[in-house]
Amino acid sequence: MDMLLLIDGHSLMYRAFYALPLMNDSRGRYTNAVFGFWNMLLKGMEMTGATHAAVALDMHAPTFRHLEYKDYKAGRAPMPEELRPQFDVLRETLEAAGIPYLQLEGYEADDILGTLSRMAEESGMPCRIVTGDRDSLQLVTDSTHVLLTQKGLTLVEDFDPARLMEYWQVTPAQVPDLKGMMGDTSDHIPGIPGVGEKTAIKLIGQFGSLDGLYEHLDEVGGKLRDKIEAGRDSAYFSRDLATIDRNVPLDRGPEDCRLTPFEDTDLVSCLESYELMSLARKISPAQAAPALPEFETKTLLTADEIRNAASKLPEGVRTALDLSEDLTFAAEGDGTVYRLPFRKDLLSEGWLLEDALAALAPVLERPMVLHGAKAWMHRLRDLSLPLPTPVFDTEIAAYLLDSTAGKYPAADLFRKIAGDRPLDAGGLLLLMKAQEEELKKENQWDLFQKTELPLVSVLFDMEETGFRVDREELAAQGRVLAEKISSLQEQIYALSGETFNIQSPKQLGEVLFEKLGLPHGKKTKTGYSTAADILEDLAGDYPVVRMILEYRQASKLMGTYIEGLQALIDPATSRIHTRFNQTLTATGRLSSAEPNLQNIPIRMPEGKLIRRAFLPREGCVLVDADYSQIELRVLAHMAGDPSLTQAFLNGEDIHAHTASEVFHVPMETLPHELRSAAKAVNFGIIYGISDFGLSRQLDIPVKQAGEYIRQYLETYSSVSGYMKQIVEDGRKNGYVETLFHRRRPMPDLRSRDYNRRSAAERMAMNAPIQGTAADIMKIAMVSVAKALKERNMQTRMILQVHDELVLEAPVEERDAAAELLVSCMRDAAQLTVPLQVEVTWGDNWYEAKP
DNA sequence: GTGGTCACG
DNA sequence: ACGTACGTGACCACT
Repeated sequence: MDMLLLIDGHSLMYRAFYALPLMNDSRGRYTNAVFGFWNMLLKGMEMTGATHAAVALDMHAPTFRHLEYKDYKAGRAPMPEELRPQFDVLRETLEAAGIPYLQLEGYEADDILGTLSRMAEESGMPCRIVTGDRDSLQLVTDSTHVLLTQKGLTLVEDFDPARLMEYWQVTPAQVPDLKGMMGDTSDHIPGIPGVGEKTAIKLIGQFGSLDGLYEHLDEVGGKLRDKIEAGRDSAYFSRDLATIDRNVPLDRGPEDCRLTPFEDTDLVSCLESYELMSLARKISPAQAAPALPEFETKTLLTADEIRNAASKLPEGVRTALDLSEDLTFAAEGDGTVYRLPFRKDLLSEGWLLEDALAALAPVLERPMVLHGAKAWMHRLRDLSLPLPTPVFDTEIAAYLLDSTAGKYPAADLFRKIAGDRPLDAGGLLLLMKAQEEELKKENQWDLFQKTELPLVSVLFDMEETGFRVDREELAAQGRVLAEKISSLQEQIYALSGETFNIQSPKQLGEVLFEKLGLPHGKKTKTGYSTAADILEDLAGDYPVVRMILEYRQASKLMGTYIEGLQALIDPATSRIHTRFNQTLTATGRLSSAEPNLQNIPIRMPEGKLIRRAFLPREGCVLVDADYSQIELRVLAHMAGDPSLTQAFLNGEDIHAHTASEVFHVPMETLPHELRSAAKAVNFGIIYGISDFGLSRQLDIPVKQAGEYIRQYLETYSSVSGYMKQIVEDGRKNGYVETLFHRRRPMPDLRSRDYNRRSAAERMAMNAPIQGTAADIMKIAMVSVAKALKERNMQTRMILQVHDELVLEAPVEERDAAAELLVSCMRDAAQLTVPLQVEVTWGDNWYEAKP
């Protein structure tokens, strides 16, 4: 028996898009809507036993057949940038599957569905329409049903005329009239304002149709009647909007839609090219990449059983440990998952998780595969258990494969390769294999193995070591600040004639710009901007503004640094332990939190004093090394710029050099302002320059800033060419990468939205530079840690601040540590320009960085 | 939870 | 005509 399956492509794609989190392949192409669409299509095929199928699409997305431009402005949102390109992907997969898709200029998808279902009706072929759009319910007959998706993607309801009568108490023919009354906000059909679903159903039951309603309007009373009367035009307009055209001139009919078995099509390889592996496997388990191996599961109940199983594992192979559900471990080549039935949090059988982990000691000595190894190391160290040596970290691997995902839950990663199957240590081994292959394919294996993975242990040591902080010094500075804050607060209240919360931008804006009537600059969404650069312009004329700026500075220091840091000092050791996040930034930098030790004040003299509280342990000095101009050096290398390269080889002042060349002024007579301007331009180049941004930084007209940029790019044409190339390659590949193949997906480079695209272009220009600098620093850190260990030194690495490393060295190791830092950092990469490292030391962090 | 502000590279 | 410098984290006010 034939059965025609008709799919409303737009409706399903939209629903899938909003129901599922964004997904993208490793080239940055979005796939979540296509994934959801195919899952629904497959479900529809299964439910109906379809022999024929077709997909209807709108020609343009979104189309405005009936809508005026003002309607579009009024609320019909344009298609999200992440969805639009997925329609091309959808067409590609449908072509590969041999499923016809129909679209026609001037007609919407539901008109095509209406026409095809009429043709099926006429040729006696039963038909099922899959859509989320309730307009389609007007098409149902005994042989044509509508399968309506509800609440996202999960629920599908089968509508025939009887079910429709039960649902809305209408016949299919009455659906447009009903819609004309009630409207549909999601479809921007207005209906009769003030009439909703309930009222519309009552009215249609009473009068049968819109015409019936308006002929007998006298039978309706009260306010409702006024609303209906006023809404007459809208009602008929809405009814026409909701009426599906069933006579579209199509060049194909139901008989042209016979399905080909998917095994005989290119569907599987097409889906695999978009990395929709679980979908490909679902469609053709035999044809898709071979199914993942299964593991035998053995449950271990006692410490003896655990030790026994561990001792029989194959020698020296990578062994995974996982705590997603139960605690499990599995070794490569063993084919078994050992399960310890101890749930995440607490006890069963009178055992604690801690006890179970303790029994695992022999397993921990093996080469370990972990998800988030650093956190595991902290946990095991807290339990005084053997520290594992991670040989693979699936979280780090996932981060390298896509640095923009933000989070990398192990179960989600596993689901992508194995479909719905719970994650255990065996799954972690499979995930590792898949990632290993991918990293090698993408040239990232070296970065992973030689840099990121060893760095995990380096960072663990740094976090554990911590930084000694002088609580009394902080407290003393806090007392001074408290005085200053309360004095400033009093004066500000006096000058503004009222007391208010100075820390509230809203209240502050009202006092300054309304009550006191100061000239205000730009406004934010919520009120007047009181940002420092705005206030700075007013500070010369209004003493109160200067005081507010000082108050802001003092309370920032007090809240974030004095009080914030004090709260995090370990009272037993006087040390503070930051946490480095290795899988967060899109560019490859580390981040530091709780506390953030990468933003301790240094620029303003008042703030810099905080650094007096950062001390080495007894008998040690702080040795501090930073790269000089590493990003500009990276730029000179990557752009292959002869002039910049030569300047660095000559050890010149790079900003002065730039100023001299760009502004055609000899070095000897270079005014300081020109050097400052050139410095800002250099920063701008690294950030992905815009005239607006530069003008704001330098407080000059946009035009002049644009002129600076033009002159710079003319002077350094290889930089100009490099930037163009980066953006072009990024657009082509869907990602940009660093010298060491760290990758940042950049799908927005293909956006049609100017602002989004421009932002993406700036990120594309910046990411390889910032990221390469981060790569180099990470390489240096691994090398420093190795050198310290080899030399058996007591010096400890305690902090990284992007281009700076802080070591705590016993006094007698000071010079050796300094030399080691310089050589490791300098030699971390061989560029066409030398890497310059500056080392200093001191008895606190303030003294160490003059 | 979000937005504004400000600390760092 | 439009709105923008790149990358972070913490604190506060306010919803």
